[in-house]
Amino acid sequence: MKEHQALDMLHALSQETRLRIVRHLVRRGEEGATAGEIGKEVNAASSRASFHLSALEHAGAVTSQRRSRNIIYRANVAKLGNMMSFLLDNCCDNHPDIRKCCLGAEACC
Amino acid sequence: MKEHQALDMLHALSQETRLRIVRHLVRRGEEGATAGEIGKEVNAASSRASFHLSALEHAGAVTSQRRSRNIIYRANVAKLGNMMSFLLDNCCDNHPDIRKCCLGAEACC
DNA sequence: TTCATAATTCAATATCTCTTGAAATGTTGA
DNA sequence: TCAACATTTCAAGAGATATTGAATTATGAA
Repeated sequence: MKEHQALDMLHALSQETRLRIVRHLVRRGEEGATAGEIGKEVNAASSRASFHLSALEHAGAVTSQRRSRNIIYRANVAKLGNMMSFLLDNCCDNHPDIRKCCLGAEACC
Repeated sequence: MKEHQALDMLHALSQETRLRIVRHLVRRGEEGATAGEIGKEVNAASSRASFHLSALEHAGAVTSQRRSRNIIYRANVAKLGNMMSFLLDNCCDNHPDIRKCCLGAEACC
């Protein structure tokens, strides 16, 4: 993952509504969620949800697929993993104390 | 770590100059770096470096300590680890594929 | 004290971001 | 085709952010 991709992803996740959307979608797993459901979940008007979903998709954090009238959004776990990996390796230089934080809650600094 | 703290940290890291500052400081370790050195390293005028260092410090990503004429900045690895942990646990719901990305380059999706 | 150095603060500007509600688009079922 | 629904796009305004250079503050050395 290139720096600018990681920056786009970080920027996408650094907004309350968008972070909550991603959290919801990761929890939904393969099933995903429709734009409407997501909007209700994060308390956003449809245009606002759409705006943020579009930003997340553009950054690569989520994918979309039309199913009949609805559009199903899913978390892009591969890209999310790439971003975590970028942060750990490139930005944090594989610092052992930071890496430890990813091994489990009890191991974290 | 609370959501709003993680958001502040993510926002701080989602900017090219600031991400590069953090990367440089993690690599410098305990020795840290002065504001002037950092500015040169990331190709930023002193006012710009100061502006971004202040943002990073406010978000908790770096610490500062005056030493004579210089101010030494260091990465706050504990807080960086907390942010990684927040992302993994809270935002990514401990998804196994994402967690795998933190175990090492070869293990990543 | 006076000077030079390191860093921050300030002011101005340009740009980007978020939010809202209204309008437009695409899709299905009657 | 038409009506209803799901979603996106658009326009406008408020607010935040990044950049620059000049001015200011803090510190140490002569």
